[in-house]
Amino acid sequence: MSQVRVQLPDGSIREYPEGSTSLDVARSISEGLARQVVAARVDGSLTDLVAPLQGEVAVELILLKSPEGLEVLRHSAAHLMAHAVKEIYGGKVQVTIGPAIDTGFYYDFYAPDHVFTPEEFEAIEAKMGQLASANLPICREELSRDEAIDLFRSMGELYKVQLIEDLPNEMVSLYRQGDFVDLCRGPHLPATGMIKAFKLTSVAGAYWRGDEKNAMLQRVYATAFVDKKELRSYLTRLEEAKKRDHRKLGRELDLFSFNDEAGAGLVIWHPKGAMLRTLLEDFERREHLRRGYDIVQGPQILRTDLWKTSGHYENYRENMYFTEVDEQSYGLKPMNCLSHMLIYKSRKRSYRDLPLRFFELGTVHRHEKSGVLHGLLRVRGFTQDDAHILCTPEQLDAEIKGVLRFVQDVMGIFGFEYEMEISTRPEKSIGSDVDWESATTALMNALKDSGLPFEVNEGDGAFYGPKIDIKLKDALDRRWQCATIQCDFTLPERFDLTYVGSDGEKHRPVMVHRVILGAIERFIGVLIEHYAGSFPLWISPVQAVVLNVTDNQAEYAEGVFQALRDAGIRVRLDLRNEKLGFKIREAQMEKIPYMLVIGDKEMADGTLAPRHRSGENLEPMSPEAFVRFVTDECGQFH
RNA sequence: GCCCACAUAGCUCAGUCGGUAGAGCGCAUCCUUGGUAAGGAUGAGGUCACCAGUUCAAAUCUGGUUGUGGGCUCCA
Repeated sequence: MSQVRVQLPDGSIREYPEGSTSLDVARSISEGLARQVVAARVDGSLTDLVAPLQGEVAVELILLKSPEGLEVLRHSAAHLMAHAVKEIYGGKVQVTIGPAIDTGFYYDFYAPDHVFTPEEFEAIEAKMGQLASANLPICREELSRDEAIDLFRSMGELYKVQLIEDLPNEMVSLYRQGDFVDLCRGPHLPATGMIKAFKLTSVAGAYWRGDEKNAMLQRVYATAFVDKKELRSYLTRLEEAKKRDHRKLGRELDLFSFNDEAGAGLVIWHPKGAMLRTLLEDFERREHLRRGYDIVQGPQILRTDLWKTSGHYENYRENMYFTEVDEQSYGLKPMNCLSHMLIYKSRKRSYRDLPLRFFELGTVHRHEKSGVLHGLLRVRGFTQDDAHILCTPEQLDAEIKGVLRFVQDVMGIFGFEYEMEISTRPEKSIGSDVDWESATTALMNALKDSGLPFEVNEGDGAFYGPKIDIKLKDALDRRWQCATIQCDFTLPERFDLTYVGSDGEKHRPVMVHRVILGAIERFIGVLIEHYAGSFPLWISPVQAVVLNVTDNQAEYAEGVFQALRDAGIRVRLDLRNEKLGFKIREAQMEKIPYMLVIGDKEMADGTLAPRHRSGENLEPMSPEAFVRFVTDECGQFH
C-alpha cells in the first residue's frame, strides 16, 4: 500500500497511509495540536487541513494563533458574514469579494435594492452566531470553469461569474458551508464553529475592482479574533487610539481649526498651533542650511503660460486654482518647482556650480476631491519643506544618499518608525530608458546602503521619474506619505536647463524633487498622534506655566515669568484666583511640560518649584537654573 | 468626485408621536487666599449648519447646498 511521506519543519519525516490529511498529521502529533490548527502549508502553499496529501511533501501546520492562522480565520469569517447576509436578504444581494485585512476583514456586496446600515449589524451578527454555532463543515470542491460559471449564473451571482471568466485556471475551487457556496482559493477553517469572536464595524462604498468607472458596491467592514478576549482588547485599543486623534487633540489643545465659511481643507492655525509650526520651520531651515541647501522663495501665483510650459496645465489643471487679473491668467501654485527652475535659468550655470540645492518652505494649494479631505492629514492648502536638487548625472547617487540620510536623521529625532517604498517606471511615462535605468539604480543603491528594509512597487512611479516614498502611521495605523524623493526628467527638459561641462559643451542637469517632513500640516497631524499631544520640550508651544499659590506671591511670580520669557522660554503666567490644584489640572490637560509652582517658600528663597507633566516634582531651583535646565533638555534643538 | 452616516450652546451630548429647546463641562460676576489633576453661589450663552418645500404648526418630515466622519478612487 502506498504511503505519504511527510517532512515536518523540524526536519523529521513521518509516514502516513494514502489519503491522509494535514489534520491527520496534527492528530498524530497530539490531539491538543489538532484542536489549534486551522490550515497547513504544504510544499510552500497554504491549503486546507482536510486536503488529502500525496507522495512526498513538506508540511507546516498553521496554528490559529499565528498571523497566518488569524488571516485564515478572518477569511472564513468573511464567508460567514456573506452567508449570513445571503440568509437574511437572499436574492436582493449578490456577493463579490471578501478578503482578510490587517484589522479584520470586509465583504463587498452588490445590492441596488438594499442599503446596509449600522442598525442591521446586530441582526447580521446574530445570524452569523447561529451559523457558527451550527458548526457547519466548510468543504472545498473543485469544478471546471464552465461548470462553475453555470453554477454561479444559475444562482444569480453575476459578479462571481465575472471573476471566474477572468481567471486563467481550468479548474476553480469553491467552498461550501451549509447552503452557502462561494468561489474562493482558500484555505479555510475546517468548520464554522471555530469562529467565535467577531464584530461588524462599518459600511462604506467601494468600486467594483477598485475602478471608479465601475459600479459602487457596499463594503461591510468587520473584524474577528480567536476569542472574545482578544476582540475586546482590540476594541479597547481602538478607543484609546481615538483619544490620540489629531482632530480631537487639535481642538482640545487649541492648535488649529477649520471653518465652514472659510472653506473645506483650509487650516486656521491658532496661536499654539502656529507656534508649533514655526518651531518646526525654524528647525527645518537650520537643518537645510547645515546640509548645503540655499533658502529661496517664489511667488504664490505665476502666469498660466508658465504652467503650460511646465506641463502642469496639461496634467494637473483639475487640481489647480486659477485667477484672472487685467486679462492676464494666473495659476495659484500647486507645487514649488517653477520658481526654482527660473532661479536656475536666471544665469548661465557651470558644472562647477552644481549641485544646486534650492530649499523653500513653499505654501501650495491643490483642489483635492472633497471626499478625501481628512483633518490635517489631507488638506487643500499646505506648506511643503520642498527642495529641488539640480546636479550632474555623476552626482545623482551621492545626492540621493544625502537626502535619504537626511530623512533618517529627522525621523530619528522625532522617534518615528516608517516604511519605505520605491516605485519604478509606469507604463505611461516619458524619458529615455537610460535615464530611468540610472535614476532607478541610484534610488535603489541609496536604499540598499541605508540598510533599511523597503518594498518595490513596480510601475508605480510618477510619469516623469522613479521615486522613494516614506510613510508614517497615524493613531489608527493608517499610513500617510510624508517624505518623498523623486527623480524628474521632464522639467529640466521642458525648461531647457543646461550647464556647461568641463568639456565646454552644454549638458542637461538631473533634477531631484524631495520633501523631508512632506507637508508641515500632515506632519503635524501625525506628530500630534505620535506624541498623543505631549510634545517634547523643544517643540512644545508652551514649555512652562508659572503658577502662584495665593495672591501673596503674584508680584514675585510675575518677575519670574518676565525673567524666563526674557531668557527665551515659552512661558505663561497663571495668576488667576484659583486653587493650585485647579491650575495644575488645567495645565496638565493642556499637556504643558513644566508647571512652575510659586508659594511663600519659593518667594522667600528666590526659587520656583517645577512639576513635570508626568507628575514628577523637581527640587526647587532659581529661575536661572531652570533656564539652564530647559536649554539642556532641548539639547541641540533649542 | 462616488457610497453610507451625521450636523442642537464654545466643547461633549439629551431632546419620545411635528406643538418654536435641555444637561454636564467651559464662560461671566460675586464669595473664597486655598501647596501639586476640579472650592462655593449666581448668571449669561442657541434663527437647532444654510436655502427651499410640505403643514395650522418643523430641531423633528421632504428636496437642495455647505461642512464633518468612515470608506472607495486619487494623493504630500
